[in-house]
Amino acid sequence: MTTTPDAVDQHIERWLPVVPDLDADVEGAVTRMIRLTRHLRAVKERVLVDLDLPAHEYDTLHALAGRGGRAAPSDLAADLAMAPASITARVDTLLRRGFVRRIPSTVDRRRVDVELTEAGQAAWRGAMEVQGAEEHRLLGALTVTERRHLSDLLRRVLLVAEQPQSTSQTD
Amino acid sequence: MTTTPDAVDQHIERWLPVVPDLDADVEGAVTRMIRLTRHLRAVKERVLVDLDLPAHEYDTLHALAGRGGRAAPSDLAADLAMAPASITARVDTLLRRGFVRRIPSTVDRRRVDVELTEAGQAAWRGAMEVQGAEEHRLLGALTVTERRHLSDLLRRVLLVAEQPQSTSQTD
DNA sequence: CGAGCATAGTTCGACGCCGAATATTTCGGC
DNA sequence: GCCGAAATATTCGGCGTCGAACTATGCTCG
Repeated sequence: MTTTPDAVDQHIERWLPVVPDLDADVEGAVTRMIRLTRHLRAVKERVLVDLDLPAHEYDTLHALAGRGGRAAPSDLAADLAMAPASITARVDTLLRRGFVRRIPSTVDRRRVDVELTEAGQAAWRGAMEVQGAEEHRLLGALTVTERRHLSDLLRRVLLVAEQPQSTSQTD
Repeated sequence: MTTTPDAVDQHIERWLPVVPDLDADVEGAVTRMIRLTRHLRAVKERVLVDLDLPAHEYDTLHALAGRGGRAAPSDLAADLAMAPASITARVDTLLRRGFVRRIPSTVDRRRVDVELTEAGQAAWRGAMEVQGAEEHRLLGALTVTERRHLSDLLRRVLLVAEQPQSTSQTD
């Protein structure tokens, strides 16, 4: 075995005696995905500290930018896979920092659109640039063709997850 | 080939005009890992509802079982990637349900080991059996060799993440 | 010894999130 | 037109988590 073992290999080795019927590849792939997402999350938060921008605030700005800088709270809740009630607090804090503004809709007075301000867009773009650096550093372990291969394998797995087999609207 | 697009393909297509310099494979792999872990988490919670066992309680029992049914709170905190302060509350709730017991160490009176009870082990094993079903369902989209390939690719990526941060250029 | 530091677990205050309930507005059938 | 149902955002109460401070115990070394 020319490949050096990682922490997950030890993890599986430690669990095998407890759970004999354990597929090393399934458990390994799943556990590694979990750890990688956790690592990326942690690094992102650590980077954003320097910009004085909590991760959840950045995520909100990011979702807002993805909607063209203007969206309804319920849309943001859907994009962020969060309860609509949680959006109110997030928008409130962004409002205090001058990153967004609330714009009551004139056509449907139930709606109150959230709009990105200049300062908000600047803060988002600044954090955006350093955001993908860690992702590229990690994926730099693979060649271009390997990255494509990895992405393709994951797509096929995700397609199974997206099938309405098990009725999940938040995936 | 004729791979059907998934939600992440749409996601990338939607973001490309906003962020021109976007590597589809890097972003695709990362986003798919994030969505898959979120999906697995959601399914697990939905399954555990029937067993009247919140996910965080199951996680605690799981970590405890992985240590042979007995561990120190600080060990659990490390395994669960949580603050040691949070373990106290978790153990408290498990204590009320009779799933664990606290055993003050006699050799080092600062330590208070947490031990799995019979009921706790039963609850864990019961949830354990249905736990990996969804993982196997998703990974069933790939062949055995493809799963091994996926796991190997992820191992190489995770090895970079585990390395102590050394300023390396990312091609 | 014993003074100072390290370690283990807990307590406390604050924060973010969620589900349920609420207020306001819009839509649809009669 | 009018009243009930649906939709949208918000408020409220509770829960889980964290960082910091605290208590108790062990350890180091002069």
